[in-house]
Amino acid sequence: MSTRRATSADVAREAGVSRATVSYVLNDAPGERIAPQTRERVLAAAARLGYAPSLAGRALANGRSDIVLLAMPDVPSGELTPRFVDAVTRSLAAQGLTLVVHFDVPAAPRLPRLAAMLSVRAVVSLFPLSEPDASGLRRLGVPVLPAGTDGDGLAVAALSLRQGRMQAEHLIGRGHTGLAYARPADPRLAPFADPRHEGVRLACAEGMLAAPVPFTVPEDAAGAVTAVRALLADAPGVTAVCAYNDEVAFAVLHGLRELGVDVPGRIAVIGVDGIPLSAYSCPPLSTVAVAPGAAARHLARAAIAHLSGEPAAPVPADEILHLVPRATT
Amino acid sequence: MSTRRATSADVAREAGVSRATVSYVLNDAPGERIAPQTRERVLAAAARLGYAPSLAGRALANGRSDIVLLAMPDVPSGELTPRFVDAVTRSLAAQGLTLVVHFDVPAAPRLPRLAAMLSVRAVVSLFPLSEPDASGLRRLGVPVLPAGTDGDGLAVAALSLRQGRMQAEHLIGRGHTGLAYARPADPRLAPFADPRHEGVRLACAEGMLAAPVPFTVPEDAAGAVTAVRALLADAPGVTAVCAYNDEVAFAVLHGLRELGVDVPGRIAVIGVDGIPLSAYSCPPLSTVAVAPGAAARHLARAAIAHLSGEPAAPVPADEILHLVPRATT
DNA sequence: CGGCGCAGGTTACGCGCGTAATCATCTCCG
DNA sequence: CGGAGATGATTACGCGCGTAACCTGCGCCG
Repeated sequence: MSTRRATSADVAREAGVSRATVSYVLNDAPGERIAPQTRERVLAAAARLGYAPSLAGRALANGRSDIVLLAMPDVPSGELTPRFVDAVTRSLAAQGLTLVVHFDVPAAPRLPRLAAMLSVRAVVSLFPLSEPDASGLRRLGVPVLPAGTDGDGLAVAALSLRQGRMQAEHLIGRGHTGLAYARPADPRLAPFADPRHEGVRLACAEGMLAAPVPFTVPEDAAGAVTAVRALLADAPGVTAVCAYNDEVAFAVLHGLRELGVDVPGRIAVIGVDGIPLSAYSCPPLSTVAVAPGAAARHLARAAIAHLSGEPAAPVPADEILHLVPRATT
Repeated sequence: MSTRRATSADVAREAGVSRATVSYVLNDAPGERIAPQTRERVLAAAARLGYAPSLAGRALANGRSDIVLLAMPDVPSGELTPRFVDAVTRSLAAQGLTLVVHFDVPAAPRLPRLAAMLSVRAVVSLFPLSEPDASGLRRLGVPVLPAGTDGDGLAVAALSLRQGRMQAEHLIGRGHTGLAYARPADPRLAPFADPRHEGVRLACAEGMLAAPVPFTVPEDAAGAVTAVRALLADAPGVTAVCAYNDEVAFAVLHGLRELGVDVPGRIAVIGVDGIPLSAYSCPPLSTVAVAPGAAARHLARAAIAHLSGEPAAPVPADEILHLVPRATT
């Protein structure tokens, strides 16, 4: 039963036509010169044999595959990532593109090498690529799709700025005047944390407030308590904390609870992401929720537009980001 | 600057040898018949040109690629999934295999079709494939690697059973005699929930206890409260809850908190997964932690063993699962 | 001195596919 | 009635690579 996979030649034989005809029919050749009746015969034969074209052959013939590579940084990815990837896969699949995810881990082949191997159609990245990777891809002529630019930067940077801004504006609107910014401990997250932090800073500046007091939250419970204690001691004017994301917010809440600090009476807390669990912290966490589906759809649209040479659409931040006020503010 | 990517012919020309020689050198041909000096010339030329072999060409020539496809079910995946995928990617990359993740969403190409297109080396799946998918792959002669079998079943099933058992045994050891099982609301999770549930049931049976009382936890906060209230009313003998995973446990904790129920005094709770946030619930959650790195390494090892025809190693459950007792039990 | 084995290559072919160039009919009109 | 399209399918080629089969000197032994 080791039936070798069907090739277009098999289909041709089955349908009693030449291989070229099969190819024309299955690819919906632009100059449609195939008789409807023959067409049917070919399609029927293909279906009967369960024919699926070999990507390898196809890629070889026309120089590139239909694979789009999503470059993931070597960074602890949160709860949102799989939902996002899933949604991007869906959107691209609807356009006949296959998304392949590449985790940039030390042992894996470098990005340009993998791109060359797969004859990739494009590379999508949510963050600026390293210089060697970027120039490597440029030399290969592989388009690198920024995740939807919005004038002068990456979407992630712009969205992140906006996230921080939304956090701060919500707190300021509630009357808070002394803010702190809770940063994640992993240094690899800095590229993501910096723009959010910056967004908070900007909102403070516009509100004529002092800059947010930064502090780092370790990943372990004991460390979180220590960090929060230090913050309270060093910056008595702080009445609200913007956390890098919901997980950091949970850690901060844990620290406050251990120290017997009233939330939100003494200290308010707000996160970013809107993970499902954010509804279940105690008290339930206020947060800036990200709609991964909307973000993914936008990314896919941007990718396709870019491939067909159209200009990039601005990031629809209003569709992607939503303030979810709950009990911690 | 649109330098077409280098091919092996380019390398051959650059090194002043034939294309075949290049191929032999770069593939470390078994019957080593190349002069060391020529070898060096070829390697140098390849390096100078930044040559990366085309996967398409290679796949076409020897009938299969080095791609391993990881089939992900169309199921809401948790926090653990990306860490797991990341680890599998690492392990396989170390063996020269490239992991490609396929999210089984409705719009995406069906599994056998994608496998055919990529001339996939093998398919890895953590769950039983649908019958059409399975038979489709069989017809293609693509090996499907179960995630490490352990005698008579899938690793996931075995691990899940073990997880449920560990939860129940921990609670029974603490003196509990009336257990409940908190199931997730999404019906697609049933294949994962059932074996865990069964593990709890087995442990109860062995301890001469009544079967665990099942109840379903909706995803929204209000629904969670209602479900918990109903449980308390309907099954007064219950003093402990085994939750499908940490997220469900959070929801249960939320419900108990809203109802003013003492945890663990009146009701104990235990989760599964050991997500980072589990340390930050209130009270901090006892759970059966999964080590995604260990699981991934085992999976990769099993995959490689399977590809070279060796027998499957048993799942090292002790390395993968650890009881983390905290404050909810 | 002729032939033989062997190191060190090269030439030739096919993998499955897309597609340009070509060919065989058949129709229709001058 | 002959030839110019129009129509519908075919033949031929190359994409980049792996590899079986085949050459070519050259040292060595009978």
